Amino acid sequence: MTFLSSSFYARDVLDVARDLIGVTLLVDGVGGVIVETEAYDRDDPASHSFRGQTARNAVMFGPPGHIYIYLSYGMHWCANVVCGEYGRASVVLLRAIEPIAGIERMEERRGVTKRALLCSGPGRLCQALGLTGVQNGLALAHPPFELWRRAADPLIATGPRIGITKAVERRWRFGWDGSKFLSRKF
DNA sequence: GGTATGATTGACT
DNA sequence: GTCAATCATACCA
Repeated sequence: MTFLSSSFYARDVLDVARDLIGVTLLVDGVGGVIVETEAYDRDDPASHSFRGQTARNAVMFGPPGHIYIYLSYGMHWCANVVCGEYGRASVVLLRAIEPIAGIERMEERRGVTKRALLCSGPGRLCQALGLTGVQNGLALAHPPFELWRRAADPLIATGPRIGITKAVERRWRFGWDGSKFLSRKF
C-alpha cells in the first residue's frame, strides 16, 4: 500500500471521482474505503463554483488535493476533494465510506451502531470522521489525513447525482457496484 | 434588510 | 412513502 501522490488529484474530475472508489481514507486513523463519490465541475449548474468564487467556495478555486467542507441545510457538513489544475474549481463530493478503522469512535460520534448507517451519506460520513469547517482547506497529503491507494480493482457503477435540481441528466455519481455501504442503490 | 433555497438526515405514517 | 429541522449563503431591494 502506498499514499496517493499529489498528482492524483490534478486530473479531470470525472477520472478522480472514479479512481477514488476503493481508496482508503483515514482521518486521525478513523475511516475506511471510499465506496461512493460525485463529481462537480466549474461549468456545471449544480456546482457551488458555477457562479464564480465566493467566501464559501474559495477553497474550490485553490490548489488540487485540498479538502473543501461546507455546511449543508444548516446542519450537516459535506466534504469534497479539490481536483484538476489550480483554479479549475472542480471537486469530488465524498458520499459514502465502508467503515474499517476506528469503528467505536465513529459509533460514538454518530450515536448509532448499525454499520451501514455510520458513513453512508455525505453528512453521516463527515460526522463519523469528525470533519467540520475546522478542516476546510487542509491538504490531504498531510495529517490528520491519510489516503491509501486502492488494492483491489472495483466494479464501478454510475448514475445521476443525488439531491440536486440542476444538470440532473449528468451521470456523475460513481460507486462500488454492489457495496452494502452506499447512501442509495444505483 | 428581506427572502428563497439547499450536493441531508431522521422521524414518522 | 412524506415532511420538518435549521441556518448559512446568495441574491434582490
